[in-house]
Amino acid sequence: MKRSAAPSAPRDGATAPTTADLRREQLLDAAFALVAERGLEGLRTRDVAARAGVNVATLHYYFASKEDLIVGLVDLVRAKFTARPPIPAGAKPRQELSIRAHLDAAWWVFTSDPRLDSVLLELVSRSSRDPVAREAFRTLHDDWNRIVADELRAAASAGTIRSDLDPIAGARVVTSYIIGARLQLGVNPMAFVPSDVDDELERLLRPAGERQARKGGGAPTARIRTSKSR
Amino acid sequence: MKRSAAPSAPRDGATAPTTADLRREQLLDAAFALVAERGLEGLRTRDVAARAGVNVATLHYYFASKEDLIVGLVDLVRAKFTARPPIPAGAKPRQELSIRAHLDAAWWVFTSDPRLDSVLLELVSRSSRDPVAREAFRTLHDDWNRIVADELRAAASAGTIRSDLDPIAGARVVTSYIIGARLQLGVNPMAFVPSDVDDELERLLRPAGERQARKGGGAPTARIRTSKSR
DNA sequence: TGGTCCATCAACCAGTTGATTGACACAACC
DNA sequence: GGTTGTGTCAATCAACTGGTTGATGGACCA
Repeated sequence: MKRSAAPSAPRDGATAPTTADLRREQLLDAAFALVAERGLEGLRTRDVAARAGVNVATLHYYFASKEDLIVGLVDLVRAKFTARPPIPAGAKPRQELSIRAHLDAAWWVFTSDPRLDSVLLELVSRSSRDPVAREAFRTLHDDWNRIVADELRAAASAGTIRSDLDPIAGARVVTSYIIGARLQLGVNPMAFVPSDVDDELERLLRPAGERQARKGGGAPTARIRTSKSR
Repeated sequence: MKRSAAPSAPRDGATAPTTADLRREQLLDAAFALVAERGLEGLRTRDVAARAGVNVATLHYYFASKEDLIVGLVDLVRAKFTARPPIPAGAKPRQELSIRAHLDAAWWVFTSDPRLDSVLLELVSRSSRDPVAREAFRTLHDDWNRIVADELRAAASAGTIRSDLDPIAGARVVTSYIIGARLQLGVNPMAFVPSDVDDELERLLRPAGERQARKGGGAPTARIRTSKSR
């Protein structure tokens, strides 16, 4: 007999978590760990249930199907990704270049849970086939880019970064850089030191006046690219 | 009975392709198409064989195991990724800013086969568990970054980009940007227009003299931006 | 003409997979 | 005390999965 709809989805209010909420969380945590270890390719409902310490049937009591479990996982990953490091008590905010703080925070997220890299990639990869995941990551990217664009705007008007910058396009450069850097580091953790490359990006963003003088300083050739791309 | 070792791996010389080579290629093409459609998660040896028009046993005649097939796929994908657009007969090379040409070429690769995005991502994602794939992508990234670094060096000494740039770190910014941009576009093809963001990156790289004067500066500003993103 | 590979297939196998079922313990409620 | 709803499990199922086997036909060679 088909059971009733999935029991209470995670409640967002401040109410105390029910047994069901805890069990759901356990199952999702188990799924997260297993995807990190074996990928979605190797994800088995039995293993998830076993790691959570329950029977397969119990898993199906909380998640109608494996598909449904993965949807839950997308939400978990999104939450992990948008988490930000706790601000130490006496820390003074780094106003100078908030983009740098943003990068630091991003690296913190991935350092705080080394599994996030691969699970996130796994789900993003899946999103080309899974509309639910795609939509989730679409809004995630949109929101993220909006935030970075705002930070760029603020920094530009504060004079900490160059003013001839399109915040929207600049944000895409920054977010794409973060994603690509994580991916490269995933393949080879020793490929480079994030902060070194962050320095470089920061230098690119810095206002002209604060940049190192050009080598040899010959007559600045005012060469201007006029061609459209392609 | 265990069959002899896998028949002739793809020959690299100029010799005419044998039947075996062709069959191998057919099978890999089929696998590529299927991974694009269903991901590694949904890859079945039977389906690969069927799409290639042969029996499962024939697949196993060429590839010892599914694992082995995927290893072959990694090579195929690497070949597709490193392919570059044919240079039109009368085209004059764009010397001015070779990085822009590099970006154009990168976009061309992904436009020429829309499936590459997702298959590449799928395999990179897998590489956190698969040493063979990891090694392949590691060298791929290394080589790629080396090339971009060289291009940056050349452009810097030609004066087409700023000279206060660390080519190594700069290359990581560029390659990471490309990877991240592809990933974001994979989730949402309408997220942005690559060339718009390329413009922005190009502007960041341009020598100081050619950049728009800072706000209030009286000098004639050579602003070349033509399109607003979004 | 007979032998030897190469390439291919239909049929098969053992183990796995997602999902279901019916039963049961427990607590809350009436 | 009886009823009802929640949470859990052992056992089971049908479909699938990667991989194997023995046979078969054709090309090449002696």
